[in-house]
Amino acid sequence: MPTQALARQRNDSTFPSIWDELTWRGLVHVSTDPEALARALAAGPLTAYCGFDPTAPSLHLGHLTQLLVLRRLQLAGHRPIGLVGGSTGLIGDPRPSAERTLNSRETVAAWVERLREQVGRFLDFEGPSPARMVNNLDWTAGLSAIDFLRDIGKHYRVGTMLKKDAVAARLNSEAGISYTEFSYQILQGYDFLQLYREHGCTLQTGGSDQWGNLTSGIDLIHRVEGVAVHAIGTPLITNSDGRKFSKSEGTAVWLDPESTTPYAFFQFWLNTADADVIERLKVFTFLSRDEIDGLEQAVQERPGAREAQRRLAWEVTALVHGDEAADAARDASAALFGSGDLAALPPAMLEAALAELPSATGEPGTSVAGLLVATGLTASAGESRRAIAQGGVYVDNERVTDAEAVLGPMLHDRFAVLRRGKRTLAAVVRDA
RNA sequence: GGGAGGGUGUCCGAGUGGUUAAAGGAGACGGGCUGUAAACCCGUUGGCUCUGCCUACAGAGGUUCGAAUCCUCUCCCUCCCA
Repeated sequence: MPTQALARQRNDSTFPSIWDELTWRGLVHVSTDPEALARALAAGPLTAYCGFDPTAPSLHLGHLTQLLVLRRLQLAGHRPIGLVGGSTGLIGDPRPSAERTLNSRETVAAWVERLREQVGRFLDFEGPSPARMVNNLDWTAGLSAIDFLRDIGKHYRVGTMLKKDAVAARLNSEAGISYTEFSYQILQGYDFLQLYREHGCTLQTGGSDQWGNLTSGIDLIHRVEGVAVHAIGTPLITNSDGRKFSKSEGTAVWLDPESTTPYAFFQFWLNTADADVIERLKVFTFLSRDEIDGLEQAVQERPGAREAQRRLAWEVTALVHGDEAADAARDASAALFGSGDLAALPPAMLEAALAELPSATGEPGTSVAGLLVATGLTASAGESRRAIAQGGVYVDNERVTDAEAVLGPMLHDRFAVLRRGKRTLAAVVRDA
């Protein structure tokens, strides 16, 4: 539970306002009337919410941006509400590409619990502006179809709904769109209305791809309550090379340590491109403008040293997994990449480093190809064979050249370090 | 309800009876160069007990020496009409 990180976080006091800081950090891509919003933020504590739908058992990096926006608002004295989409998760936000497969109610309910716990870790539930967690199932579960159509549906114009990006894209594609997903924006709009009524919530944040859903609530509140509320859309984070940010080796980077180990998480950030690292520091860390400026200079003067990447990796890992996990990941990274001679590492350090990696059991004589599969470094025996043939497999930093190779003597008689490519590592541990 | 078109590997997309495990592209992975970057160059990319075998072109069945390609039924999608 990374409470150290929470306690340490603060906004940069050199900014005249939270609005200025959010802007500087590049977190505002679109918003409702910027002047009115800046004024509202400056006028006193307001309540802001962001929703997280249970589409998987864990949040991923895309969600982290949102969590940090809420946290920054909280640090500025505003009250954050984290919403988990117990009901919206049952419906599915339309993606531009294709219809979602519905998950069972039990699955969604289980994911809701996990997300609720994850979201809770990034906000402070005590202090002067305590956070709050809500589940939209609480106010939609009892809503009848008739009430829904009469009380909410009547405020929606189909013409407007059709113009929403994801909907329009789907209508123009072969996939089409179901009535279920088409209705999603109404549910999200109703959430905002509900939170406005219950908690006086007047600001919703979300990714810019959510803009249509954000304005859905704004319009509804305006119609029903006659009040102008606000929204901030954060930019879609992309890599300078056009590759998808938040994907490592083709799969999402998760906040759950069971899905993405702290070590893998640390490595992901450490490998950030020079061209992206400053932007990432602004969005994903609480470092001050001064500190980030300093790191920017370091990148220009000594890019090879990768100071900014190291700092970024530690900060974000500490934020998500705690200081100890960040230290362990950093030390493991240094130990395993630092020296070519693994046998020279003190056994305790080697053991600690290997504990961060995916592992399998083996002993001298165990097939290397089999171990690659067992550790998850390759997906099949055939892939192992190809990887070895291509010279992409190493045991204890020695390249393996024979597809039939077996494990030799182990480090300290207990360990072996398996490597795929330049930087994907796994541990082999002898069964005690 | 009626009619037309369509469902191919991670994704996009060619292929309308026989060198098709399936063109091409993207993505991903590996090698080289580097800084555990980026860019660039080269290679790989269904599985296995791997000079062979198995499984695959929505699902099931059929025709044929032989099918992703032809036929039947089922499921799903798109468009037009109602």
